[in-house]
Amino acid sequence: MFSKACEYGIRAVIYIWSQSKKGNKLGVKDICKEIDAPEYFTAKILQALARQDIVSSTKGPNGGFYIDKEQENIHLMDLVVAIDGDKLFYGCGLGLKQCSAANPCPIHHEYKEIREGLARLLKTKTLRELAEEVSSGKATLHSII
Amino acid sequence: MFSKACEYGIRAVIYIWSQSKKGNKLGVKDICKEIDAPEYFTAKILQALARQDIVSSTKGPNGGFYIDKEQENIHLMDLVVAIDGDKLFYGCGLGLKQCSAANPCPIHHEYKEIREGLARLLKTKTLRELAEEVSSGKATLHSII
DNA sequence: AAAATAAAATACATTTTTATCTTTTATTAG
DNA sequence: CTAATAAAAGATAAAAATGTATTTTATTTT
Repeated sequence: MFSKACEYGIRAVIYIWSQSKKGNKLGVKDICKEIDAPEYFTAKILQALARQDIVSSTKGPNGGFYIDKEQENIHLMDLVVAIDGDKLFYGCGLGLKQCSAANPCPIHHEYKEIREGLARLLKTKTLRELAEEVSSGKATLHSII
Repeated sequence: MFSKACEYGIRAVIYIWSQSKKGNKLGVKDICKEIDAPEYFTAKILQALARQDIVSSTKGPNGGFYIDKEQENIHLMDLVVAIDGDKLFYGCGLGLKQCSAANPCPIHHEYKEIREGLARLLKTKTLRELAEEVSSGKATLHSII
């Protein structure tokens, strides 16, 4: 469903969120250790997210990634679109260039429901909520090894 | 959501179904022209599907792909799994190796709903039904060019 | 039996995704 | 001001997905 880049990105950002409340910044190495993701690859993703203003970052000692006031009301949807784009949310399930109610593919209507359900989920969930799930121990970002 | 291979595969098989009732076999070239898919690539996919007994084929003059009695009750799910595997239907949305109600990722419950909704759709739809949509003109397998 | 046909198999090429390593730049602590 | 730190940027590489072309095999028609 989501690309690997997106999976790592979501996990990384949720982790940053879950720690950012305490005001501290997080290094890529720490993040990747916690979420069990490849370091250099995840670094690239976070840098791209910083450029798109989904997360913030500073260089130098005590630097790292963190969440800024302006990023407080970001939804999971914004994050997913920033990494994977929005093709998943408007594209045809069977890959037709044009597919609509007027000219539908054989699964158009049912697939549309699924797609919209997913969009609804991602638009409903704020990063804040997801981070809270993790902070409170109700959810996890890595497999128990 | 689905791979390109899967998109082409679904469209190709639905088209074969929609024509197979008339008893005729279809060549790859004809299929690809109709569904607007790359010929050689789609041929590979259909060959793999023939090996997995999702469709039938014969070589030689008047040969081609067709649907056999034993393939009559195949669901869209069987086809998708034959091409893309079943990872989409059991895997974690955030890519965790272990993710369950007991040890959930932050979107486990909601994502599970989406995933199961998709599985339900694919398990409900038979190829026969989908082909009928196309035959009757209610649905299409290619963009109007 | 020979020629024609079409899938099957094989080989190859390109693009995208995933992943790693190195160098540069900005920032801060001492 | 200098050294240390950590992100940013750039280069490279491996793997997977996508796409194309050629050769082989099975079948049928003549």
